[in-house]
Amino acid sequence: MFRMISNRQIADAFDLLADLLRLKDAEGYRFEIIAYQRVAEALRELPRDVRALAAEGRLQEIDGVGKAIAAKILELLEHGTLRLLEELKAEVPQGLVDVLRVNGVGPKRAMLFYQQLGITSVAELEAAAREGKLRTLPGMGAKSEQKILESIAALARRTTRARADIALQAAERILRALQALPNVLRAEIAGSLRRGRATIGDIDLLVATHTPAPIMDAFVNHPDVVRVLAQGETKSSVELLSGLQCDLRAVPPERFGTALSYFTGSQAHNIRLRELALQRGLSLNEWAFTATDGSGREILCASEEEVYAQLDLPYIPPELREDRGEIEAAQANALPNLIEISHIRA
DNA sequence: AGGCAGTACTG
DNA sequence: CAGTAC
DNA sequence: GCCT
Repeated sequence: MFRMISNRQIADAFDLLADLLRLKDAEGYRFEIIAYQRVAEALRELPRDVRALAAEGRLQEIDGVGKAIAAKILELLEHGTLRLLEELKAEVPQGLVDVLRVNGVGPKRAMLFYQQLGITSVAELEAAAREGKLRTLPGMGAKSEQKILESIAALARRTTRARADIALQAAERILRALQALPNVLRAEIAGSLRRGRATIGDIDLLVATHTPAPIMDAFVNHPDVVRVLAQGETKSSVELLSGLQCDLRAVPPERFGTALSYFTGSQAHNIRLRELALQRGLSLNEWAFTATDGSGREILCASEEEVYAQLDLPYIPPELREDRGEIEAAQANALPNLIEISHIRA
């Protein structure tokens, strides 16, 4: 019989597998990494016990689970471990997985730090940065070193995801300030916060404007901002008082619909929309639909309704955009009616 | 067998 | 440009 | 790695 092992534990194993592969050779295992991460996410959302599914021989019905991953799940259920995982752990120190969580440190740098300085933990990374050792490495300088120190501090400030209600308050404060600026035609919350998720990792904001520069300026200078992570013409990123990261993108108003759709996600939902677009001879990104026939012809959408209309779909509310059947439901014109506060009476 | 997204910011 | 993040 |  199978061991006591939860869906979550299996998901964690696949995430670990993905991270270790990333450290070993991110490019070489690019698609395997994505595959493992997809399955990890699917397992966390799975409403059923994987063991029951496995007992029925139906593992491959899980999204993203094929023959190889099904075998790995069975291996986990039977032995509690994965041979592949153990082998990788022997090659790559597990502590490096935490180092990957530091902003600005990806697999290349994590391995560089490990091989050149023997760093295998965030604590060691912090010590090395304080001692000015990182700047001696190729491609690193005093500034990168400082950034890493700040990222480690930020990591300590927010270990868990934020509750949506807390994040919403923080988001609305910024949003109001943006809306009050001249030349801001629209400003909206995007991301998981807009999708109504219970917890969120960061705040995504979107503005429509023809003059992004002064808006980005105002954004990074908002009183709630404690640190500017990045600032560009169309995209800036800050850390707020709450420790939350907040990203702002600026797009011209005639492209606001595609942008809002894109940045609202979820990623899985976006992938499905892109597929539908491709079937219609169009590629879809945050800026527009673009004809794939080489003409470069663009179809601009100022509203999300236009985006869905272009794909012959009824409008799908953000709360449903998780690729959990909403596309099919929309195609069948059978979207569930969401319950709104106004629908509830005492 | 071939696709799997593509763009923006930093140093 | 490489590396990173979304 | 999985999917079409």
